[in-house]
Amino acid sequence: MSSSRPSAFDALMSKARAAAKKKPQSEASPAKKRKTQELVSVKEVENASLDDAHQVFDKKSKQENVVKCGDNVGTEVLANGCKEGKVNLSLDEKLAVKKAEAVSLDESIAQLKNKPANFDPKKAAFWGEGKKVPFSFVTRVFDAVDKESGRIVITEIVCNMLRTVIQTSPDDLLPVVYLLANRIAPAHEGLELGIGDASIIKALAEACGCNEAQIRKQYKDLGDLGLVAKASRSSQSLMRKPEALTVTKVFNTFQLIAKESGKDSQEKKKNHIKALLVAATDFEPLYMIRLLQTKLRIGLAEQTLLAALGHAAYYSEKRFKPPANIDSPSEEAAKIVKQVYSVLPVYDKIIPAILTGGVWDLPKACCFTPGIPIGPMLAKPTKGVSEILDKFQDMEFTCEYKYDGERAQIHYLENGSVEIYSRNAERNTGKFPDVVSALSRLKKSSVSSFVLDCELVAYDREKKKILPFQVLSTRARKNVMISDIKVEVCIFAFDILYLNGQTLLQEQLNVRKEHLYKSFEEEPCYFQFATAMTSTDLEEIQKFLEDSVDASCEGLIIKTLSRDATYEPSKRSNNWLKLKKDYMESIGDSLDLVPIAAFHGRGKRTGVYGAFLLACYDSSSEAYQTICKIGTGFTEQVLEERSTSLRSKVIPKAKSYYRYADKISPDVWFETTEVWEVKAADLTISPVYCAAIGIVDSEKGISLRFPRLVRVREDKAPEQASSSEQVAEMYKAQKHTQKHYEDDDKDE
DNA sequence: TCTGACTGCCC
DNA sequence: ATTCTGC
DNA sequence: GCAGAATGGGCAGTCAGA
Repeated sequence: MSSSRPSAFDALMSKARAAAKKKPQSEASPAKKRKTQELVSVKEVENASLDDAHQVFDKKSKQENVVKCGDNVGTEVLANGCKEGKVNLSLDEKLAVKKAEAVSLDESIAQLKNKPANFDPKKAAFWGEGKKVPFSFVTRVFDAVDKESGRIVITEIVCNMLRTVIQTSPDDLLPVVYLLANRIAPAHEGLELGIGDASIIKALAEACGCNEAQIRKQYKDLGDLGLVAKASRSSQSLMRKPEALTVTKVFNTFQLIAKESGKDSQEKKKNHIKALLVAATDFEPLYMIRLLQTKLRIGLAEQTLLAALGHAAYYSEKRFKPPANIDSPSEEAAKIVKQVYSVLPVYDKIIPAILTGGVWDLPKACCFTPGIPIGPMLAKPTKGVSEILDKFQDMEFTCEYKYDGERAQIHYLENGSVEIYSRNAERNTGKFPDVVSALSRLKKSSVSSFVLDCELVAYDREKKKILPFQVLSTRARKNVMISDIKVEVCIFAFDILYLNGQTLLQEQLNVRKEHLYKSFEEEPCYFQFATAMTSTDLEEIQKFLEDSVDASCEGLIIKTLSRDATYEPSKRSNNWLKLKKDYMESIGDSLDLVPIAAFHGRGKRTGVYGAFLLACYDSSSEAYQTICKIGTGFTEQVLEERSTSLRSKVIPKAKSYYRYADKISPDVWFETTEVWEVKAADLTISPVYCAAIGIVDSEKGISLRFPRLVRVREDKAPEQASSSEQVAEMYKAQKHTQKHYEDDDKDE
């Protein structure tokens, strides 16, 4: 190999050498090889849990089994098992049942990998027609999806799976879709599992008869609680299993878990999980746990599911014909389902509509409904005004202030009822009774119904000043009474999606804005239209950006006005761009900080550190003060390099001159060796970090909002990191903070 | 009755 | 929220 | 460029246990 090879090649080689070196030390492999690595670990787990009898069957006899028994036998046995709570089979017989089942399941999953055009949903069902869909079917599909990396193939597998359900057990389609979507109810219904890692670890520990420390250790090693569940289960693998889990059983149990509340509710939730775990086999524990964590991480999420649902609906349709002059009916169907979901994100309505009326009429059956939230339109980040002019060349566009508050979609119905939804479609009506009561006063009398898109911003009405987001977030959230409200808000309206019974979604923004302006009365401190300006002049826009920051805003949102300017629900489309100062290179708050500790990575970061604890340096006390954690901005290569480098700097416990709160307990502590440049949007007073403690606040330190890595400062030593004084100055220099201080001075 | 751990949801 | 990555 | 999956600070609400 000559030295004239491209440097990328050298990088690859050194990476390969590093990986090869690590293996014997049983270090985890690079994050990049996640899929492969996971396969290995799953396989190992599986092998470990195989009982001897299981292995008696070789592959050949498995296949014979399929051919001889066919689906019917397997299903009948399974069905019997379901009906009779007690199964009076000998151990051998039970193993045989298990075998037949597994074999047909394997065959079923193999069928799903056919191209949709060559797929026969009847051949893939290994359970009886009209019977409950086994949970194992779903988890095996998850496994099949996990092994694929291409979205197209994943969509095909899920599509075929859904067709199988539609063909065989259409009543189960809804719960199947809910599991695939990893949801338990529409977002606006506010149903929560109330289960996190801690509860799951407890349940796992009890279910496998070990202590929580052991589970936590495995979690660190495997990087996934689901894999821990899969591994742990083996300790009970010889115990008699209750009847096989079904999709509805699992889904209903999830809902039960969500509905438990009050005294001993944690205990009850835990028991539900344990009961499911005891009945789980094969891939079921793995994915059951991941579902409970709401982290499927198999490369399948909402958008892919919706596409697959569209495809499946198209292929399952014998009764209805697609519209003429359509290139690809399946892609068209996917588009329809996505569009419909963005406007009515309620599977409980969409699934029955697909089953009864097919996809082509779906937009008629499921359209925007006042009172039900639609996906808010999102904006894409841009790095500067020139990028905006570039993207919007020859387009009419307008610039608006980006307010630092809470996105709100306000529905006002004909009957006067009001609902307020968050950016994520959560119902927030009970949090903003003040907003609700103000609406009828703010709308003009000609207005009988509307859906308003706006930002609710904390507001000091005495001083007529916008307050920071951190103040807004202290508002009470549930069943708030107007008389108890301590933080007032001002509504900054910027769009209207529905007015007097008419949808405005398909109108261009300039039309919608006209409707907005003529439908509401501005009332300072209560309801204002977002400050806007239309210009194509770079310097004018730059100035407007400065103005927005001076006005305590985050920056600008730039929107097309008259062309490509319809409201695109849920889309981070190119029609809306956001421009924040900290996006721009060499602008915005940037600090040089020292990694002093780290946390083990999870998922695709298994084997490297997932996040680091950063500190600034206080020279007067010669102490390193924690300021934030950081976990984004790393390329895989940089994360690998930093992890390797810092792994050799691990110390048994924190240095005496590290200042940190006990609440933070990293997995490892480091010597101070490196300096990293970190960018942030804001500096905030923190309840847990210690930076500049005693300067701005006597007890609290300072932290960073939206921290991310910019680069490693090879040229700096830890003592040259940003100082506490610098941090404090940066905090004080912030617009809203500054004003706060001026006001304080006046008061005193 | 208070507190701390945990969770979900804002950004 | 921000950022990175495979397709 | 999409879609997905890593990860951030910090708040209120809930519940278990002191």
